[in-house]
Amino acid sequence: MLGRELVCTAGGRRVCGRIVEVEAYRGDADPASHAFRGLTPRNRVMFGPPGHAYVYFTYGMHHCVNVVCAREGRAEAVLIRALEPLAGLPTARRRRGTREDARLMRGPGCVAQALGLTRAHDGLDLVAGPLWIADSPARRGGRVVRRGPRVGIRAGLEHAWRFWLDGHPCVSGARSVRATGVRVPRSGAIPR
DNA sequence: GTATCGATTAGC
DNA sequence: CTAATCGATACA
Repeated sequence: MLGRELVCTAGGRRVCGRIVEVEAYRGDADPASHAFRGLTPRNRVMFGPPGHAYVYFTYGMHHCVNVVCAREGRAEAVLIRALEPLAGLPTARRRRGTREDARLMRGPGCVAQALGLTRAHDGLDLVAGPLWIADSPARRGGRVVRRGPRVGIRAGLEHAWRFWLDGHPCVSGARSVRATGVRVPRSGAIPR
């Protein structure tokens, strides 16, 4: 998913960004996952079929966007943590109210705000739209993929399930953790 | 029923 | 470092 384009036409405006940072959440095997304690009205989309958007509301003010990845019944999803703005910049700037373009879509709350996504978009089919991942080769700009612990969680810190494009200016991360991580080999399975 | 805490962010 | 701000969750 890293390096591909995420496109959103919700709200009548087209906004597009390159995926530069993600985190994996592994359902009932993962104490950091919203699905760890089973199915609830909030997380039900995570338990549904893959290729759908799980959009949740948190901290009383932010939304975050996930791509549901595993077969129905297995609540695995990938959180979109940061995008490199590619299109729809005026719309994204207006929604975000920020002046610095590198920060338009840096951080999961910022991504949802820039794309105009809320709980109303929870469960969107990523084939039908209005949100989808462009079917194009992943362009990583020559950057290597790094991985490290996920951000903003208390349990599950032993898993290096955060992935990002090394050195990319649009990668988020709570303060000091932005650059920590190890290189992901080009071949071979990702270890757990 | 009340208390606590977020897969966060912006500002000081 | 803290406030913001409310739904989900834990617990009496």
